[in-house]
Formats: sequence, structure tokens, C-alpha cells
Amino acid sequence: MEDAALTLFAERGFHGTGIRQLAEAAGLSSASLYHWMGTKEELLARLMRQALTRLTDAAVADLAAAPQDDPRTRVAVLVRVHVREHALRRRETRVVDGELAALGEGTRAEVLDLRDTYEQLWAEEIRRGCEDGAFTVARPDVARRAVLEMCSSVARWYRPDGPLDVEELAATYVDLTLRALGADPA
Amino acid sequence: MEDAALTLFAERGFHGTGIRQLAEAAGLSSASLYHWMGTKEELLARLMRQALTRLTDAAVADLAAAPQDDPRTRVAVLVRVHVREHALRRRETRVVDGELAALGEGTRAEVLDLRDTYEQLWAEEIRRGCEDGAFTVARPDVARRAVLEMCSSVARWYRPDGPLDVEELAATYVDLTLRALGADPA
DNA sequence: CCCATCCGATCGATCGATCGATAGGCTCAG
DNA sequence: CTGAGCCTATCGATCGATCGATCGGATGGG
Repeated sequence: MEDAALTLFAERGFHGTGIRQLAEAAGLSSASLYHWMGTKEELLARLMRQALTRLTDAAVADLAAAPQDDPRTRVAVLVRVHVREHALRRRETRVVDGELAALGEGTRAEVLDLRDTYEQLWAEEIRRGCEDGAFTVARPDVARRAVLEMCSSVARWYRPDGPLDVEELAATYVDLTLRALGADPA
Repeated sequence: MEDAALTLFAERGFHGTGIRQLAEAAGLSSASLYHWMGTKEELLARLMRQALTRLTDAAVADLAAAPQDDPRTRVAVLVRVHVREHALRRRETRVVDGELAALGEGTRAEVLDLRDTYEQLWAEEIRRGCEDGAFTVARPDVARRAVLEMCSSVARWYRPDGPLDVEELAATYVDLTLRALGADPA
């Protein structure tokens, strides 16, 4: 159910997807759908929370598994997990990034909080890297947004069945990101 | 009329904006609206074409005005005009980037053609820079998409009334882009 | 017997779009 | 100068379709 909804929301958008389309894609009547979905907006919010929580969990786990303390290494870890998730779970990302406006005020604030929590992981490593000279950026906040969005953009064009392997893709983005941050290549 | 529609489409999305909201924002009845708008989708397509044409024209003009032949200089020109347009015309950009799926097949192809025309300006300079050694990137196509999306992202967070001046912003993005491309700092 | 699951039927609201009518200004023959 | 004819711009009313959501009632395994 949730899987079919994710596909439709990603392809047609929240407002562009009707209850009856969701029901058909799930193989249910629109009435039955409400047993699983709650309201349409609650479904959207649940999908968004799941996606953001999963991304944050993956990033925290990979950071914890990395023995290195060097901000360059840790940013590289963040880029890799981010690119992997965005390349392999494009639907989730497109919905999270594109349908925030469809949420009610309270729910939107809640989802934005989850996003902030994730982005703080990046902010912390970039801040440390700037302090100890590993990175050279005039405006760390602008740089953080820039590289984050750069890495997110893979969800908008990458195709896993294309000629480019996900790990090669991630490695390319690690290079782009570290260079953009002016990483001292030590 | 078109201006009010742009605001609504950018804030609520195409499918999230009703005919009656468009009419109210334009100070007309929904019936009168159709004299100016054509169908709702024709209005969207017109807005998109205008925005993309304007962006391309600005980029071509700025490139022509730049005496330099160095790919680094020319990419810097592209970044500056791109960031300026995206920072000062956020509504247009958000609609072009976010509502492509709302277009019919024929119109979408047409708009995508306009976008391709614009992106070819970037592709050409990046290709030249890679050939003559000004840039060092493993995959020019991936790099082009990455830096383009990085620069586009300003439309999603920048506020012209904030503490950061547009030209400072553009300069920061020139740095980020040239470094990501591995520009030989000559 | 109950509870989870499903459905057909249907709710009021709103959707995008069109209708015929009207009001005002411009043109041009008489 | 007049007035008939036309064009542009506007409107209230309304079209059929679809929207998100809910109802009461099946069905069937524990």
C-alpha cells in the first residue's frame, strides 16, 4: 500500500494523485484504503517521517562505524550514505523534498524538525573541518546547503539501471563535495 | 494575472491551486480568467517557457559580453547569472523545476527542450575546460548535473531580504563550483 | 461471537471549464 | 454627428466530473 502510494506521490505529486488512484494501485477499494491510510495527508506525513528517519539512522550508523575522526573522512561517509539513499530510494526523496507544502502546519513543522536533525549531522562535521583547517569555505552555512542539495539532486536524474554504478556515483560525489569544501588534500 | 499565478503555483503547486484561487488572486471571476489564461495548463506552460527563455537569454548575453575565452571565466559567468536569476526569481524556478510532471506529454517535451538548450551552454564550457586541462573531473556529465543543481538550489532557501547580498551569494557559488570542477587555479 | 478487513453506495464540496448575457469603447457608413 | 455593428472584457450561473471521506453492511478466520 505505502509502496504504491510512494510511487504515485513521487510521479504525480500529492495533489495530483487521487484517492481512487491510490486504491487501484493498492488493489483495494477507496473505502478499504482508509483502514490502512488514515487520511490522505496522514499517509503522506507517515511516508515522509519514515524516509527521513531511515536516512538519519543510516547516517548515524555509518558515522559510528567509521573509526576515523577526521572531518574529511566523516563528510565522505555522509556523502556516501546520502548519495546511496537518494539513488536507490528516489521516490522517497522526491516526496520529502517536493511535497512539504502539502502538509498541514503542525505536521510540516514536525517533518522539518526531522530534516533539521539530519542536516545537523552535516553541519557539525563541516563546522569542525572549518575550525581545524581541513576545510576552507568562506560561508560554512551556504556551503552546507550547497553540497547537500548537490548530493540530493541525484534522486532527480540517476537511474540505477543505467551505466553508472551506485558506488562509483557516490565516489564521484565525495570528490565533488570535498573539493567544493576546499578540503586540504592531506 | 500571470504574476499572481506564479506566486500561487510556486507556493501551492499546480494541482494544489484551483481556478477560483487564481481568479481571486488576479481580481477576476473564474469565467473572465479564461480570456487571459487559456486553459490552466496552457498558463503553466507559458510561465515555464517564459522563465526558461529568459534564463537562456540572460546567460547568452552575459557570455557574449565576457571578452575572456577561458572556460573558468565563462563558467563563472554562467554561475553568476544562474545564481542571480534563481535568487531573484525564485517563484519561476520553483515552478519550472517542480511542476514539469503537471504538463502534458507534448508540452513537457517542448519545455524540456528549452531546458536542454540552456544546459548545453554549461556542458560546452565544462567540456572545453576538461579538454584543455582547466578542469579536472572524472565524469563531466555527472559534474555538470551536480553543479547545476547545486546552483539551482538557492531558489529553495535564499531570501533576498536576508543578511546575504545576491552578489556575495553568487561569488560564493562561483568558488564552490570552480573548486568542485577541480579548476586549476591559474 | 467478535474483530479485522473489505466493499458498494453515496455524501457534500470542489474541480476545471463553458454558457449566454452585458457593458463599454471603437469604427465607419450615411 | 449619429447610430448600427463589432470587439474586448467581464460576469453570474451552471455544467458534468471528480474530489476526499464516510456509511452500513458483508465476509471470514480465531
